[in-house]
Amino acid sequence: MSWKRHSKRSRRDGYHHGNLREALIEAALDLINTKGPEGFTFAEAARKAGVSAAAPYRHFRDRDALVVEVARRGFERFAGKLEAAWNNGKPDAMTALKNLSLAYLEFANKEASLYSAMFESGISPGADISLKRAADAAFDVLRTACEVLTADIEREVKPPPMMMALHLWTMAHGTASLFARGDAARRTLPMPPQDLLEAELLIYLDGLGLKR
Amino acid sequence: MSWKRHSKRSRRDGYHHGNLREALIEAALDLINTKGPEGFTFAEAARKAGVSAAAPYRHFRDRDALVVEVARRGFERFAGKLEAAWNNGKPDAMTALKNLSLAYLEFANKEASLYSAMFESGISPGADISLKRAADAAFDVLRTACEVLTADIEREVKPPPMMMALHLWTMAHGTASLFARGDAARRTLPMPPQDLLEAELLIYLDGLGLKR
DNA sequence: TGTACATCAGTGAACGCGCGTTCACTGATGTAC
DNA sequence: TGTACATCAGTGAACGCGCGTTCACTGATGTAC
Repeated sequence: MSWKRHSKRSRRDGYHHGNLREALIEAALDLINTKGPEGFTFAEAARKAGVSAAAPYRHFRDRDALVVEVARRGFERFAGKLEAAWNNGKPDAMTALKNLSLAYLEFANKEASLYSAMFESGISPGADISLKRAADAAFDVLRTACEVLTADIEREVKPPPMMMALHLWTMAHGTASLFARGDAARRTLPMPPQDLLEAELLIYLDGLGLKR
Repeated sequence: MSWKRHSKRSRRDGYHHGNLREALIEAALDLINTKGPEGFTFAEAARKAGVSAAAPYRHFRDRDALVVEVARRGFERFAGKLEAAWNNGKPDAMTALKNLSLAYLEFANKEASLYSAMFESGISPGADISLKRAADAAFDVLRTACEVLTADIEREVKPPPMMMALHLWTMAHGTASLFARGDAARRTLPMPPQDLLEAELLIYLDGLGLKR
């Protein structure tokens, strides 16, 4: 804070914020956490970043553009978490898939503001090309997992990995948004949502004929 | 409109609206359809009902109370639709369950404003006792269906109907809110959402060992 | 049937508020020579 | 290294707006006698 400026690169307090764009995204996350993705305002994000209400317009066309950016980063982060949980199908595909589904729920719960910006902010997924790309990347983790899981199945009876991935997505998203969300709208449940989803997954995979 | 007043009961235009409570609920539905459950305002609902901004306070404590009432009615209507589709398990439990799941998607799509008031309005399901009762009644249709479906299974291997109902709920809600919603946030899908859900359901039931 | 009165369900004006957005501006920073 | 200048990233005041809510009020309706 009180360092002398050794480097021209270092941005400091003062007239120029230095990293307002990032600060606005941070603020938006905080506010979405508190008020939901529809409740937060551009002005409040600016206030939270310690800047006038007009300043955000230097970095985002409008309020929506900020939400889209948050959602985009959400999907990137999400894809990363899912990828890490899947861990290239190690130690075995079945275990890895279970880890993947747990990671899904954990993300929805721990990163509730990101998750709601991604899925409940009212923004259209196709509205922004880079948003769509990030969302697709996250889904691809699921699809890849399904391809690996069904790799050994003979062609005639192999379930389409795409369909399978969509099924897993509905289960995970359904579980997450009904029972594992981070806010007051969460429904109560007689068991941990992780257990509910895991059981569902196993039954479903049984139904596909995948031996455990 | 221009009838003479034959009956003291008949409410007409004029100073007293006659059925403002209903009109506000109607207006709320309309507005939720357009702007989502978080976007509609008390004042606009009043305007739409042709009444001053202060009038709604005679009928609802505040904006939230109106949303809760809309959600409550939504659940009642939802329960009715599900019940009708289930049709006491006729002609057979399997077909009836399929009908039930289709009815779920149809409701989410056709009655999108009700559905979003019920599940995406940010109101806590436990906040209002009559809201909770209505929501439970809808879920009970699902649970009853699962009880019937598993009635013949021996005690030792019978899946808990409650768990099964929760699984169905996550599938249906996941499918509905990702792919079958009535607004712009709907994801595109390479097949009709009904088909996706039906396939998922069949695989899941297979996994439970329920013969088709 | 008529009348007096109580209650109900509206009005409309007013309050304080925060929002999104535009605008001319200015201090800070980067760069060409 | 110094200087002149262009550009960048803020400011703060102003705009018009709609919101939720309160308040004293009043017209319409219902009812007791």
